[in-house]
Amino acid sequence: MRKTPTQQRSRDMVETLVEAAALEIGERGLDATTTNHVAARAGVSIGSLYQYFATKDALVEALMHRHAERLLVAVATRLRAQPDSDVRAVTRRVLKSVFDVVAADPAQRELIRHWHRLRTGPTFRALEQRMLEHCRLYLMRHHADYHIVDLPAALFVVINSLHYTVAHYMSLDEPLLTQRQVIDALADMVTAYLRAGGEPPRAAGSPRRRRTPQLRRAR
Amino acid sequence: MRKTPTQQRSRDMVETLVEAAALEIGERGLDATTTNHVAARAGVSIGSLYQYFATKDALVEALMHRHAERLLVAVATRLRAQPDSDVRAVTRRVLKSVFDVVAADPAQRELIRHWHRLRTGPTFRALEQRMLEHCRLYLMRHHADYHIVDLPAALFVVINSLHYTVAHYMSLDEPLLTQRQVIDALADMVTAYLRAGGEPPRAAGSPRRRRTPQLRRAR
Amino acid sequence: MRKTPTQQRSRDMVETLVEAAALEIGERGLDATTTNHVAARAGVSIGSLYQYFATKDALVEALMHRHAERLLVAVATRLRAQPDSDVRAVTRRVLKSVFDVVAADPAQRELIRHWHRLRTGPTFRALEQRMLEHCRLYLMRHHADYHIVDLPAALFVVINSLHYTVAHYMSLDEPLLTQRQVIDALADMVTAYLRAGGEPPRAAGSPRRRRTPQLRRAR
Amino acid sequence: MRKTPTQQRSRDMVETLVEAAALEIGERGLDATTTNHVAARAGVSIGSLYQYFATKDALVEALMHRHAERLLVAVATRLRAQPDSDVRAVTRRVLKSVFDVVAADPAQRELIRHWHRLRTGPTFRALEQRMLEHCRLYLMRHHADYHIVDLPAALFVVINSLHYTVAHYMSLDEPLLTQRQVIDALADMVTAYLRAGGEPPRAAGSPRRRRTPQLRRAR
DNA sequence: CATGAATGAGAGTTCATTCAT
DNA sequence: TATGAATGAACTCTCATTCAT
Repeated sequence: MRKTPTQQRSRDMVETLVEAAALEIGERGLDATTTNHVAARAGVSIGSLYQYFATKDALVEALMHRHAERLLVAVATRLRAQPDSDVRAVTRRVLKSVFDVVAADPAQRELIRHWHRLRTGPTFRALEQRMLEHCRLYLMRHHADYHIVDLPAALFVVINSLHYTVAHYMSLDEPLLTQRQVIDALADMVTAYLRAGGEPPRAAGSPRRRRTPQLRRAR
Repeated sequence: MRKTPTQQRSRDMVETLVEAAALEIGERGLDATTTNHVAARAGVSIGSLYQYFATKDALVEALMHRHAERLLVAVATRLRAQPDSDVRAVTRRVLKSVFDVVAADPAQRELIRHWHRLRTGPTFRALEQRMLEHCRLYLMRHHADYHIVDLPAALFVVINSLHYTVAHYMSLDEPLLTQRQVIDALADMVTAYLRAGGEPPRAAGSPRRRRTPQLRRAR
Repeated sequence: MRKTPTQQRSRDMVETLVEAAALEIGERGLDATTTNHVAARAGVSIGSLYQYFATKDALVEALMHRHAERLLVAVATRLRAQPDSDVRAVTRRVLKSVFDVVAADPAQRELIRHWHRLRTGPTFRALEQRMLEHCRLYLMRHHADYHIVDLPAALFVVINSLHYTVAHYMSLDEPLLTQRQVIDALADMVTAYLRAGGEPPRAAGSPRRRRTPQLRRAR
Repeated sequence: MRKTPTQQRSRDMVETLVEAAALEIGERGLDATTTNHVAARAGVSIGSLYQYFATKDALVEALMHRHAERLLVAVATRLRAQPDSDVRAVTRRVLKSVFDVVAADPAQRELIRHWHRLRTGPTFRALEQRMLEHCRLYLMRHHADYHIVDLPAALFVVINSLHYTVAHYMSLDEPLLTQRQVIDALADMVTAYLRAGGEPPRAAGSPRRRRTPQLRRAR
């Protein structure tokens, strides 16, 4: 972002442009959307657009930001609400809200399709971090129930599994499964994982396998 | 593909072009790679490229095909070998091979980044199906151990979770986790899920929730 | 045309581009002229050309428009001037002006060579119509002298005969006839036709042949 | 043509290629037809095509030749048959046959659309000449009825008027006139012209205008 | 600050023609 | 002679970005 939107007008401009970008990308797709399209849609000159976003990528990143923010709010809300529910119930609620957020905005489906390509932006990295943090906090609050070995890895795996499976599902044109089936299966998977503590059942005689030492936790 | 490579010369040409595409895409990225780059790299005229691939997309799809084929072989091999190993061991072996296949070829990292965008091709759909089938067969062979409720959903969820989590991990420039950590966590998750049978432990008094009935299996 | 040339600058640009197109087409021929040639000749970037003309065809059509407009003005002027002259004199004057207009601009020769191909454009259709109307008005003013049976057909035949015979003559590299000879012959033909009223002399006993009834005029 | 088709096989090849060209051009249009299309249609390699036609233009010219030959035959036949009929009847018969010949073959419509562009070929010039000659002979046979001043010019004008008016009419997608109307009007025009002898009625006191002297004929 | 006309490198693709087999 | 794989110059058109007004 070229200038910090300290003034109200600037913030409005940025808002308008991002919204226009969302609409255009939702309708045309990411690649087919041009900066000129966005400016026109926002009722603003292309020059003005570049006053606030140095490149097209910066604009897209701002949109990503908005998307991630919404996801975050939705997820955090569900994680905080009813803290006594079990993982499955919570997971299902979280997933439902993710589905809802994405489904509500065609631009988000499109962004998710390009997630890997776009995830390099620093803005995005920060948000990914926050998502991680939220989940970590939730699990910490329930440390009695879930004793996760290697928490960072577990969170990484869980979050990405949820995120991309939902993403992939949403990008299908003719899904063979219902949304409900996917949510159930994912929730079951996560629940089973966390319940088991990310720990293999001790098979008799099988020696505990070595984890990457620096992050390994003493038992 | 414009010409069916029945003759040896044709097959060589196709091979050369796909390989050149892999190299260019691996180095420049998918969008920055042009058909002219590929032709030049292959030491072939641009006209020749278009004799075998009607569009740039067709060329990319051929590359996807190669990538998918390699993944498939790697996965199928690991699923068949040592059929007596437990899920965790198998999963870890499978994941390791996926990591290896992808890591061996920078183009594949790039392709995976664009997976959602590219997954529309018919060629790709077929391979996705075959991957599903392989996993299904494996689970069927071990039906004694794993009684999965709603097998299609479980497979969808597991395959995508593995695939995209690995994909995401590989696309990270400065991963905070080691490959080993990710593999372990994923393997644990899958194992726990399958062991649990995709079924919640009967919490006392908690009524069994309804699944999408048409696809539910009696235990 | 992409932008309506409301402002002076725009109108200049359009003018410059059409003129450049005329020069290039006149020199290189229609097919050998590229949009880049035209832009270069106009001293303008190719991007600018495409801001005003969506396709090469649109540019050519604009040139056609200019050509047709000039023809129209030339013809209309001659038809109005000296309204008392006889058909031959008028026809000769009209033809002379057509020859002059076309000869003054090599691009027009080239356009005429491609007349059939180009005549589909809506712009062109409109102008064809106006030319017809001008001639019709002239004949209406002299209805005492010329009682044309089936006026639409007569106009169609006369206009096309004049237009294409001139066109063909102009496209000859080594004409065997002089311009004067062609003008005289055409003028004679048209005069004789209109004088005769587009009506066969009653040969004794020969029954009047049936015309397409709906368009026939009572004498 | 690269080789004189002395041998039967060569002549067959040429014939096949020209026919294939006619079919392709009729279906795709002249510009969209490629030499490769033609070769494929003829069931012959592209190399063979170039054995017989040095360039694409040469092939098109051969097709033009065929077209002109057919026109010529049709016209000549009608001019010879019933030599006692009057001009109008003959003209109408000739025109009808031209319409029929063109309508029978979509490629011919397409060729006519590009007549001006193509008419440079020497082959074509010769045939145009022969057409002229046929008409000249017809008129000579009826010199008693038609005393044409400046016969070459008259023939040029008549032939081109007929040819291109028909051509233009045939290239219309939604003609406003019927074929019958056009034929009638053209026949009337030609008849009136020839009857009048290409000579203006002596208006009292109007001095005979000077024709280009070298080609003028004494009456 | 806002504007939007202007830019131009470069994309994907075509097709008449050649020439080694 | 016949083949058809190979060629590559050249085409139309796009769009992120700039900068004079």
